[in-house]
Amino acid sequence: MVEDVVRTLGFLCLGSRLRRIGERLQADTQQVIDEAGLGIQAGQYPFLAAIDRAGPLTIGELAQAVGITQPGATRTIGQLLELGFVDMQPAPDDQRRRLVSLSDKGRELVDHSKATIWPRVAAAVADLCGDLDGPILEQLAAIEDGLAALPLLRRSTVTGPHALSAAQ
Amino acid sequence: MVEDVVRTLGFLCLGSRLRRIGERLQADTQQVIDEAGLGIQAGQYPFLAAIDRAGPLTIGELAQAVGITQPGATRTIGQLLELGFVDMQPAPDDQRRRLVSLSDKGRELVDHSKATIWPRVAAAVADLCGDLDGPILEQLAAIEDGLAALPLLRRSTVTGPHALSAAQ
DNA sequence: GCTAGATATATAACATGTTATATAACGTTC
DNA sequence: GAACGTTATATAACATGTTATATATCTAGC
Repeated sequence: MVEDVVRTLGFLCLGSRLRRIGERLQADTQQVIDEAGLGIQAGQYPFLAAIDRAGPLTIGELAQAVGITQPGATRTIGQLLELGFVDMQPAPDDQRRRLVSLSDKGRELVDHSKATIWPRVAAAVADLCGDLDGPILEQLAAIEDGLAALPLLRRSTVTGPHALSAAQ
Repeated sequence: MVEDVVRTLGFLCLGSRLRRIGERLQADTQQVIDEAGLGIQAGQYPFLAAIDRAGPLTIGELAQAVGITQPGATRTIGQLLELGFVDMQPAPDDQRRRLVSLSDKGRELVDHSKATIWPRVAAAVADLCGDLDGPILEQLAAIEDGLAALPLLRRSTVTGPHALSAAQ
């Protein structure tokens, strides 16, 4: 059996580890969605949820709401357009901006998801996290806030001389 | 200010959220590595660490050690070969398998990193996680083990009839 | 000994994040 | 009013994960 070094190395590999767990959770969530035959990607749901909650949003606002860069949001909204779940029109007061809203089909999908899949996924993940020794969601919020407040580069608690000179 | 729906939706978007935090942590780690001028990607370090700890490993073993699929490991090892940090030769007893080992240059990088960058990154991340209300590393281990033991699809604590029929 | 199934890796194609850059539109200043 | 800086989005290119498939090698069974 091969040692899981990402797990073993703990804080050193926390970034890789969080991504890994995130991908597995997204893959598992995708299975639940596929079983329901909804024809949507797990990563697309947060966009629909954002519009559902806030009404029509611009590409930039959607990028912020979901926490990715603007080109990433542009691509995913393009996919949702092709799938017919959203509509897009230029903002009346500023033609640079485009407003993305739910189409009838998207509205239907969101209403259905809120009634069925979303509670199912949320409950399954809550079950997975049920025995954890701490409030994982708050802890993740603290990590995100902590990174925003003070990036790693500015955190250094290593005592002694810093070997910042370049290797070889 | 736009609402962060991934944060707001909690367990429903945990997968996206973990990926997001993981990417940010990797990006921050990359900044620390770049400042040290080491010419390596944060995602490549676990491969070197695995070989450092266990000696020469096959592609398949490296994929397992780092927790990604075999084609992903093949690609990253290819990059480390080009950078000159690893060597590769066919296993003497089975020509299907290739054994990846640290080159002299790779050995030098790992020894240097263990003395400088790795403690620095680990300390910075430990600092970031210092005020958390629970042992995050153990919690992540519990999540990974929980997912492996029982995928989301088989977790369902929602009471009442399951709306598994396909939407529209 | 030969064949078929299994195993290990490489490659292709795809998905989804990123950074860099181009283009269009807006607003402020002169 | 024109020009320049800023803002918003689209597109290109890249990075890195995935699944699917191809190729090479090994082993067990007949």
